[in-house]
Amino acid sequence: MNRPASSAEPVEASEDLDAIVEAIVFLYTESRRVTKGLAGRYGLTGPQLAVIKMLEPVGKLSLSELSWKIRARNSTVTGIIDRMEREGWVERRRSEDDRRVVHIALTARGKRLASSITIEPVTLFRRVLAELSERDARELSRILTRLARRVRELVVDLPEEGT
Amino acid sequence: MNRPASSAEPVEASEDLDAIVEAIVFLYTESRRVTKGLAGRYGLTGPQLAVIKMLEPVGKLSLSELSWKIRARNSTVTGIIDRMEREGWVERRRSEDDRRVVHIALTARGKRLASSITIEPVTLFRRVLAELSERDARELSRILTRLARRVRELVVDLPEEGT
DNA sequence: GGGGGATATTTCGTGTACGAAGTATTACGC
DNA sequence: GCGTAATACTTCGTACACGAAATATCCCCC
Repeated sequence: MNRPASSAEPVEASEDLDAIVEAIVFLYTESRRVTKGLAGRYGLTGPQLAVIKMLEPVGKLSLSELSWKIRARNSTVTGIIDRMEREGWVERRRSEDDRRVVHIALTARGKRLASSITIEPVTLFRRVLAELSERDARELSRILTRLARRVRELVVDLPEEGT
Repeated sequence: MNRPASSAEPVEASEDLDAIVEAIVFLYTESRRVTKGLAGRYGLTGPQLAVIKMLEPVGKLSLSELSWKIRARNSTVTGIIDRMEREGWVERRRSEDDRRVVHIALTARGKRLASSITIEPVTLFRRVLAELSERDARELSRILTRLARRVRELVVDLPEEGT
């Protein structure tokens, strides 16, 4: 019941597949855990740290831009910004150009906090990646990018698979 | 503090690193999204589908075993089981051997549901992986496993980095 | 064999995370 | 210009997800 549906050659490197899935899950969840711990030192949560680091270089972003950058939905980010505004790290400003848009900007307190945080949220992850040999980095990038593209293709025509 | 520990050559293949991070995030989140959509067809959430698929082959598991398998904390799984019990898919049974332990088992209704679900939660992911050439699968497995091990090492002595 | 520590689970409080529905504003078609 | 669609954001309800504290039970050792 595990035979591959589409590829002709038999894939018996099943341990490889398991290892890949496990490694990806591990890398992702572990990087989130580390980010959370890091953020905690500054009284922040993981997403809140991400928001601050996104805002620091550019000054302000619309809520939608922020949502896109941290890969969350508007309704999620609304809540995150609510809590950050409550703590006085950011403030909302209605855009003059388009009154539907809300700009999120760091307050003075938020800026001080941002500049006191030296580590990027993804540091650990990237540090480890940077240790890869150039060849391995290239290989990994090539294969993962191909995988992602393939997933994207498959997801478009979602497998309508009734029972 | 960013100098690579093991590789001598400077890593300027920064686009590769970006691509890798992005691909991993994409693959992980997309696989969750697909799982969620799949589970939704059966009136389940992603984690609930995972629980049902874990229970199906073995009959019952303690809450802790379940937590370990789906990589969540006990307090999280308690909630998931609460909701699944409310819907009549699983039931709790106090262990006879050790009265601290709670066994989670599929009900008749849960078993019917489980057997009607043909797709594994990770199917899409694995299908794409299975399309890799054997060489690429081996390479990917090798590199990711090394990355994961390295992250594990680094996380142990967490970077005590005051301000 | 009784007390203290370890273990399994639950409860509680907080913070994401999402989709659906609602509100306000802008853009478009004619 | 006016109605309608599109866009930006918020609100609401539900479901994770986690850590800390509480509870129940077991284990060990004196």
